[in-house]
Amino acid sequence: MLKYQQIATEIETYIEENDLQQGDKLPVLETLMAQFEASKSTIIKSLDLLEKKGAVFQVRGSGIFVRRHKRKGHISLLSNQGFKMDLEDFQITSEVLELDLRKPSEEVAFNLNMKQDEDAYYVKRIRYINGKTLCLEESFYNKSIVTYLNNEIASESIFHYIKEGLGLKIGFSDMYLKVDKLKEEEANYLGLEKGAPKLTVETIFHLTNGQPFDFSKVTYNYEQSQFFIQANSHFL
Amino acid sequence: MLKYQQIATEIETYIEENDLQQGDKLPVLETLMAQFEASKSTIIKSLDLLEKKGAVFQVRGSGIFVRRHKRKGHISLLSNQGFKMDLEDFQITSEVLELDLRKPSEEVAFNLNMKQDEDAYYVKRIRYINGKTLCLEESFYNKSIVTYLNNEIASESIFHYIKEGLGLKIGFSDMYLKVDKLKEEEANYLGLEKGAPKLTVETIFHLTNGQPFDFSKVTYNYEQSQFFIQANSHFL
DNA sequence: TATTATAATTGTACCGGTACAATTAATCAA
DNA sequence: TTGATTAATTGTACCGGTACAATTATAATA
Repeated sequence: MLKYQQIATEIETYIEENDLQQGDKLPVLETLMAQFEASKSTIIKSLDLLEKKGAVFQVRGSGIFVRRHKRKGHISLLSNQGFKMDLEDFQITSEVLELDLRKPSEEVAFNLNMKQDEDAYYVKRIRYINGKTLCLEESFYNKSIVTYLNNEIASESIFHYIKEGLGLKIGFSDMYLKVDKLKEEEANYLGLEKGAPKLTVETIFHLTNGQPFDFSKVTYNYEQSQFFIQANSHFL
Repeated sequence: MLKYQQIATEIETYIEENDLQQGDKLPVLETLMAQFEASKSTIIKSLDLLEKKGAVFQVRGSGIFVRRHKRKGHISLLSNQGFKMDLEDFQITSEVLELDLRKPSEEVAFNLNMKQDEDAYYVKRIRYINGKTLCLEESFYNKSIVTYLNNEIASESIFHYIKEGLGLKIGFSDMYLKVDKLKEEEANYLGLEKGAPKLTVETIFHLTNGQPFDFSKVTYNYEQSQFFIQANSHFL
């Protein structure tokens, strides 16, 4: 692992182990440089990484402070895949409803930047959180990138397999959110009545080189759905 | 403006003016260094900024590429305040329903990190997008930070006033999303029927020094609400 | 006591440079 | 033509350093 990543991880661990709260001050740069035996720019890089992740914020002339929100039980929309929920990673279980290889529809082909005569894996799953139905998920994977999938993988973590098993590097994703009313079929899967609210999240995942490899539509059970997003200064 | 910010802006402008698309390659680092008469680290800093904003992605050993999504008409959840909508900034109009100074509830005091005997501005607005009701917004501002507000400011952009008028620097925000059914009062404001879906977004805005100054609850009209989020590699 | 000026602290912008890793292009062998 | 090897391209990690800007603490002043 790279030095600056390693340092970032250690700082993060330090924050958690000492249960630091929002606003608590971290050691000054000079100290961190000495402590981790790294140059100023390397420490800065670690801190920038932590700032992007929303773990700290830096105040010029003042110090480096812990950033930590107060509410529990929210799913982080950004720390996707793994459904990291505040501190604890929740145990999400998945029931695979369908898994096959098919030709993509025009919509899917468009989003995955592939031709309609190429193959795509299709996976339909229900995901549970603490035994309750969390969401209904339909995903399409470009087979020329994700070369193989099976039921066992799909019932565990597909992303873990893509990263570790296939050695692919995931780069960035575009997410589209829409609120609407549940259709009958969706309502049945989620155990809700037709017409109840739903949140639909369509996500296109790309490799580090920009290739889209996964297009997924997730329909959330509104009763279980509380989300969390952190935004940084450059947006405001 | 700082050099690296200036360069980032110019690169962004270049992308828009030449209508570059996702995957199009930018000039190599050496060229950018020469073109902007800056050192490598400064160019890197500009590119990092653009990467955070989701405008480009860098592929080691290959080049720097434009990142641009394909769908139009989505509100960016992160580029908050100003409601930047894809390329065009939409003209959002606001109708101020209430504006007064009041003691915060326990919930508000908690989120703004203030005492209940301190003062907070309360603003209730309906916001329209292209003449249609977009959302109902209730905001609380810590008066010791946002020292003054009036109807005129609230009907325009409060954030613009906070930045330009008061000279405050906005740092980061925490957002909490929840999907639910509209209550009668909310439904009336939004011109929808009671029980229809809604998206509620609670946001706590902080200054660069970490102080929370604005707590707002926004209820979106689900018919007008399509959102967009970009996530980067460090999350995945 | 409150206000203002000054100094100390602390992070940021910007520069320069070396070694390296990932990708792509070119070359050669089968 | 295919596949493997090598070389060229291109961005990244890490180091070092100087000048500066924002904040906070201290001292001086009213």
